[in-house]
Amino acid sequence: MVANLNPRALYTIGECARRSGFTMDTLRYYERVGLIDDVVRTTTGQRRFTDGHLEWLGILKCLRDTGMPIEQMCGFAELVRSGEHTMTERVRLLEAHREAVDERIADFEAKRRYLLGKIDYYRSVA
Amino acid sequence: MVANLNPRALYTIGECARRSGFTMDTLRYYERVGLIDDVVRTTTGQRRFTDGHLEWLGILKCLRDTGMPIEQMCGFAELVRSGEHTMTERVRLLEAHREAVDERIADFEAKRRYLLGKIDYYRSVA
DNA sequence: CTAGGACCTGGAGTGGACTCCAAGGCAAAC
DNA sequence: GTTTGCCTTGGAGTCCACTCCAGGTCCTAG
Repeated sequence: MVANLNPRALYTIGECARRSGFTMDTLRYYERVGLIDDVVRTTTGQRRFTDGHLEWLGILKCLRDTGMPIEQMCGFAELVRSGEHTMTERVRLLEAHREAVDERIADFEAKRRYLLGKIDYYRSVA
Repeated sequence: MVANLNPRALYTIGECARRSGFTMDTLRYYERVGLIDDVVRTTTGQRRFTDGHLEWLGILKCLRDTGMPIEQMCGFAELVRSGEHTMTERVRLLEAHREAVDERIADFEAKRRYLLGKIDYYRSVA
């Protein structure tokens, strides 16, 4: 999932953006709203991200791209912050989301069929 | 797709909303931006929708729910307005959209698998 | 040493798609 | 005939998720 994994490496925000697929602005925004934690800073204030962050960003990307709203992602982030004892709760949340994704896929497939029908119809009268 | 089809029937905007799944506000908005045409009015100015509109709204719903932006839907509506000679162009547009939908579905399925992996992982450490 | 690029902050602005509102007209039920 | 509810308009407001900006600092290649 993450290319060139190099433990202990530190990435600038630009590099992290390039590797995660988020923009720098989005990364700063996510940090601000509490979706990204423990970003260390250089003595001059620049952010440094780790491979752990990249892994976490992979999860966020998955959740975001499958339609989870920021607020819910914040809830998940909060669970992760809270420690090991939230594991079952995390599973519950992800399971619920997976179900939502399944429904979404089913809906898309139904709409895809409808679309094919329309296309056939247009072809038949063209 | 449309229940209780009753040719020549006329529906108030409220009834049309109920049957189409759009809100009244959205219907008015769609009319305003040119997504819905030929809405007749009573002498007192109230809109009356037909089964033809409901059918068209079914298409719009499909396109919207599969992620087509309003502007593109307007383009499609324009083709439909322009008459029979735009059939191949309509097919082209819908085909392109179907491909986008296919990609979207594939992406969702990949993310779904990723999610399942995460859930398994969380379960394993819980 | 200096030019150019990467990074910082707080806050304002954007885009898309609605969604709501006030102030009023009209319709159907009782 | 009046109350209750549905409908009208133009325009303003909302929400989400960024995205951009100004004005400044910092880093690095030559």
